[in-house]
Amino acid sequence: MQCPVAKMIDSVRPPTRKQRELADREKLILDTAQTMLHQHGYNHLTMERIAETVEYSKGTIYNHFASKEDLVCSLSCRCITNLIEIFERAYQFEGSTRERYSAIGIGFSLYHQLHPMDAQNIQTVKNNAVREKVSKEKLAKMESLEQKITKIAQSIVQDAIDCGDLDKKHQDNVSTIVFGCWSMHYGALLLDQSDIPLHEMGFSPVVKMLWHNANIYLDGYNWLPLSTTTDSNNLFKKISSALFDE
Amino acid sequence: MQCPVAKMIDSVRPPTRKQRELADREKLILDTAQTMLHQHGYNHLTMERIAETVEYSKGTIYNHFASKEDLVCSLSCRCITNLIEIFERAYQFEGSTRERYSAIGIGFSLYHQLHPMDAQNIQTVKNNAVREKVSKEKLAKMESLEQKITKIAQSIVQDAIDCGDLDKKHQDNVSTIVFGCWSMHYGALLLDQSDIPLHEMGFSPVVKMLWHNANIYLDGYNWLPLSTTTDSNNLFKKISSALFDE
DNA sequence: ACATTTTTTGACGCTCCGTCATATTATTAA
DNA sequence: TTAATAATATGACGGAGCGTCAAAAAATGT
Repeated sequence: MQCPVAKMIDSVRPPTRKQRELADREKLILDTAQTMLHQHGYNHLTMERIAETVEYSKGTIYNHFASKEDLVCSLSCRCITNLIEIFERAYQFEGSTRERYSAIGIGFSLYHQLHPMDAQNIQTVKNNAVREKVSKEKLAKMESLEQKITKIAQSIVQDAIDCGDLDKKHQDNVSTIVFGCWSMHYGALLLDQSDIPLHEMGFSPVVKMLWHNANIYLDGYNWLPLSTTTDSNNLFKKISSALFDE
Repeated sequence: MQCPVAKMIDSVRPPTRKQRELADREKLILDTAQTMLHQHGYNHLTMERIAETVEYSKGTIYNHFASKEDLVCSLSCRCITNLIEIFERAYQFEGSTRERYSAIGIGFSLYHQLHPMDAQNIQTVKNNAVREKVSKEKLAKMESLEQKITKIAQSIVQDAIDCGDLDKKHQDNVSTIVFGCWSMHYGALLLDQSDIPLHEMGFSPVVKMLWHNANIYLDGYNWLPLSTTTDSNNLFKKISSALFDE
C-alpha cells in the first residue's frame, strides 16, 4: 500500500544525488505513462508496458507507485498542480474582484479544453472504485492540493466582500459561492468529456455556455460589476490571453 | 459486443412466455448485481459471483450482457429511468413554472441523496474507459434516456418563456439554462460522492448548498417569482414531500 | 421416438496485477 | 584493493477475473 521510494524523495532539504536520480526516474515514469495514456487510453495502459517503455522492471515501477491507480492519481495531482498555477495567475489578474473570480472559471474551463485528457484523468480518479486502490498518502496529497486550490477561490470571494463588490450579507456563504462555481464548472467539464453528444442534443459549445451561466450565477449574487454593464465577450478575451499568453 | 438475448426481449408486441422468462431473468440478474454492488462495491463485483448467486452459468449472463461494463450500464439506465419518473412528477407539480423547474433540481438532488450508490453507478459509466466496453446498443439506449430527461427540463423552461415568467430574450438560451442547472447539480453530486471531505473543508451539506445556488442562478435569469420574494425553506419542504410522499 | 434447433454450461486461454526470492549493484570496512 | 554488507532491481510466479466456445442439455419439431 505504501511505496519505498516516496519517502526517500520528499525528505529533508538538500537533495542528494540519489534523491535526484529517483525524482528524475519518477518523472520519467509519469511522463511516459501520460504519453501512453494520451495515445492509447486507460484500458491499454499496463504496468508491464510502462516498465518496458522506460526500460526498468515492473518491480522498480512498484517501488515508486503502490498500484496502477496510485500512478494515475499522481498524474491527476500534476494536473491539479497545473491548475493551481493558472488559478494563481487568475488571482493576480489586474481588475475587479468579479473579473478575478471570473478568471478562475475561465482558467478552469480553458485548461480542460486545451487538455481534455487531463480532464479524463481527474474524472477517473474521482471514481471510488479507482480511489480504493490509491495509497492513503497520495490521496492525502491530492486532498491538500484540492484544499489549496479551493483557498484561492475563497480568498477572492472574501476580497469581494471586504471591498463591497459583494454584499456583506453573503459573508456566511463564501464557501457556498465557491462550491456553486466549482460544481457548475466541474459538472460541465464532465458532461463535456463523457461522449454525450451535447451538440446533437441542441447545446452550444460548453466553454461558451459556462461563461454565460457563470455570469448569470454571479449576477444572481449581485456581485458587482454586473455582466449586464460589461462587455462580456471582450472581457473573456482579455482574461484568456492574460492566463494563457505563452 | 452484442448479446443474443437483447433483441429477443424488446421485439414485437405480445410477449411470449419465452420472452417473459428472459425478461424476468434479466431483472433477476440486474437486481442481484445491484445488491452486490451496494454491499461490496464495484471492485468486488465479478461476473463469476453474479452467476453463482443467480444460479446460472457465466455463459448465460453473457447471453444477456456483452460485458461487465455493459451490465453496469444497464443498472445506470434503470437509475435514469427512476429519475425520469421523478422529473415527470416534478413537471406536473402544481405551481409556478419556477417552482416546477425547482422541483426538478430538488428531485435530482434528493434522489441521489437517497440512493448514493446509484450516483456512483452513473458516474462509473460516465468514465470513458468504462464506456469503451459497453455495447453500442446500450449506449444508444442510455443516450435516448438522457435525451428524454433533458426534454422534460427544456419544456418547463419553454413554458416559463411562453407565460412570461422568464423574459423572451432568453428564448435562445433555453438549452443553456438547462445545461446550467444540469451541470451544477451533476457536478455537486459528483463532488459529494467522491470522498472529498467537503465538510472538513468548510462546506455546508450539499443539498442545502445546491438549493441555495440553484435559486441564486435562477434569480440571475430573473425567473419569476424570485427567491427573494419566496419562503424558500417552506417551498423546499412542499416540493420534496410532493415528489417523495410514499 | 428420433432429429434438429436452441440454450446452457463451465473448462480454458488470456491479460494483467502485485509479490517476493534471487540477482545485481552500491557502499562501507578493513 | 578486496571482502562484507546493505540497498536496489529484476522478472518468474501466483492469482483474479474477463470473455469464449466446444460440448452437453433442453426444447422444439417431425
